[in-house]
Amino acid sequence: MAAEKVRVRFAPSPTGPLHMGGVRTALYNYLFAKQQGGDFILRIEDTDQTRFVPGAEQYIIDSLKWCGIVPDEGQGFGGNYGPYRQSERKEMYRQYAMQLIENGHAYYAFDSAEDLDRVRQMAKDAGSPNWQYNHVTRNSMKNSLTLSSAEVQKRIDAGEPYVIRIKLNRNEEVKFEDIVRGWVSVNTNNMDDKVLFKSDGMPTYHLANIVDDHLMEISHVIRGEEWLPSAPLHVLLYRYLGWEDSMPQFAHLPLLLKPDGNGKLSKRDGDRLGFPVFPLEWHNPESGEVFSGYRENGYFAPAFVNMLAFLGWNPGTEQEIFSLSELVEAFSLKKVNKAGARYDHDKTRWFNQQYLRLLDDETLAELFTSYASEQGQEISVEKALAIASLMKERAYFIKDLWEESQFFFGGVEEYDEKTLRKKWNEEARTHVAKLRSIFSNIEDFTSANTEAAFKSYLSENELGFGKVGPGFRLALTGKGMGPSLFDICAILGKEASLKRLDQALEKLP
RNA sequence: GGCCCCUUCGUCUAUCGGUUAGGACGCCAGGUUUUCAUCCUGGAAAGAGGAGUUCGAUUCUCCUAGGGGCUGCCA
Repeated sequence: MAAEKVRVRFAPSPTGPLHMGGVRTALYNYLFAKQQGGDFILRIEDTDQTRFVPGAEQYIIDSLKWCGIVPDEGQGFGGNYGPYRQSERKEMYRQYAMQLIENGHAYYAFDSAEDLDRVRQMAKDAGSPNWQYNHVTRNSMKNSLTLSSAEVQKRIDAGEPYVIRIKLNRNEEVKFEDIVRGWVSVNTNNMDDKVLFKSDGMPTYHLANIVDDHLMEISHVIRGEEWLPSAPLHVLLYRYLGWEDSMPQFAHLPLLLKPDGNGKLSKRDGDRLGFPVFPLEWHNPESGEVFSGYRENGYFAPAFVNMLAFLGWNPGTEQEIFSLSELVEAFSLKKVNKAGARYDHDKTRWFNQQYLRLLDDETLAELFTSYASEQGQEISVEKALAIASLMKERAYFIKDLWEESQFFFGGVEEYDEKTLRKKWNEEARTHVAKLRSIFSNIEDFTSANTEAAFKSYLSENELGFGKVGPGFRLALTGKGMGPSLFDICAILGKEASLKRLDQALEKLP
């Protein structure tokens, strides 16, 4: 067991888009696998055929790829342990359920869904909210423990639907050691005889995940905390199937909590609070509803991944910016926190800003150019580079570069009302007019030259920058704030700059 | 309700019994800047409560409270 190869799996069910909590689970699996020189496997858990959502599986694959968390093996990625879709493994599960029946650890149950509803309701009416199919109640239900074997056989032969349930011993302490939580212990008296095999011929998650993890030689099960309560059941299944010696190690991850109020982050929270909860935009094929995605909102995948990595884990140093390969190196399941982590959108934005700054000007200019192009604006490489480097420090997203630099394109259409009211007057008009004529004489219209001319105008007239700057900016860009006026002049060029000053002198009061 | 898990600044977190309890986001103030942003400096801000163990508990144990998860022929 010590020398066995690390093999971990991410096993989502394709019932909708993968949300960021799922992505983080995948990420931790990936980081652990890569660090240990192991394999990361994608398995699709589609044993509930009633909840199948078209497109969800592809969405999961696309999301992982976008994040750079690419499986070594699994659905869509090949491998020697396939198929990797549980629905395609359907025939493999029955024999294990039968094995459990034969060795006395499972039994047939013929109670219909309606029967169970009725019993649960009766229990509830009697003041007990939690009826369980367990070691005491099973004695009054229709199953192979209460029915004669002839009767059981008769029902099966007649094609009567049945499920197979695990048979738990009473008052047995089930313990296992979780990598993040330490020893966890549950008594079987508090567990129920879970269905392992459904009447539609499909296994439930519980059976399928044990069989597949065993057959796929999974070494570590890293999953969300919502699975903690059923982990003891899984331990028992390994035991009853005779696989306890090669049972994977468990690591149950803390949940991602919503930023406000209580509870875990859910798909509705994002659009309610103004941030995406999904990596990629998702169009619900049935309702037509659209859920926003990080990618479409302009987040860099590495920033998104970096942020997720820190929700529930940290390296113990003060470094916060980590590339995926640095995360692989630094990651440790032992340093994963136990308590749920509340999502903080401001921090996510900050991560994105950090990644934007890490980009060199050329790359930034390229991204800016293609963004502008999508908006219908073609920009020369030279101009894109100038604008990108000028605006870089004030941007969180590529789209900020575009939105904050609108005044570079297509002239000034309107003037900021507040600045106009406060800063534009007869005096400002005079200064702009004079500067216009001074600027018209500058041969080489560089930032340094316009600045020198502007400053000497100020000193000659004993003026402060504040007297002239705001009005000049308003005339040049229509705005009350922004980057260096002279850099703007240089990017606009002499002709366009003068034209704007003329326009302002003409249009403004 | 039952069971399981959890509990350090508003948020993410560091601390492997002895620290002025550190960092980051956010917030506030000051400085730089024509302005805004950036940047720099500073500030406010935390061990849920109660017992116990110990020379000494944020750290170990227990109780209480609070939070979360699970409680389906869903995963």
